[in-house]
Amino acid sequence: MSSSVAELYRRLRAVIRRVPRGRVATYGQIAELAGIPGGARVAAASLKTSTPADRLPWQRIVGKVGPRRARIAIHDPVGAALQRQRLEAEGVALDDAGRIDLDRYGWLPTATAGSRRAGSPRRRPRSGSTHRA
DNA sequence: CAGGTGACTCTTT
DNA sequence: GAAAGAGCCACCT
Repeated sequence: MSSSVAELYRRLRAVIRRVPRGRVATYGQIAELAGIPGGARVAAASLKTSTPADRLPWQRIVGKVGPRRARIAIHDPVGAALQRQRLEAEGVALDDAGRIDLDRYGWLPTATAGSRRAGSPRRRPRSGSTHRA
């Protein structure tokens, strides 16, 4: 199997398109699902070089900052603001620091036929502790 | 072929 | 919890 670059990018786009509305995925997650373990930066590069014509839900791909948190990773402040706006428009909440709770909005890739759906946002499994809105 | 870059991520201070 | 370092992969000069 020749893992040509075009092939890798094609896989990345395919994975990105699978992220459902109202959910987010991390670069590393996308890269791994596309067959590029540790290739988070590659996933980011594919998004940066992509164009609106690719019709990718780019706003749903975010940077992981903690084990259960993520945040917008776009450097350009204008683009970052647009991403935040588009995420909030589809129901993803961001706090003042721009952080996203992966326990609630993180995408759980369904390997096979869709068994679970994204009907209602998951409630945080963690009992009330730190909230720091 | 060598070196620099980046919409990343993890570990250590 | 913020900041700094190092590791990572593919791309571009």
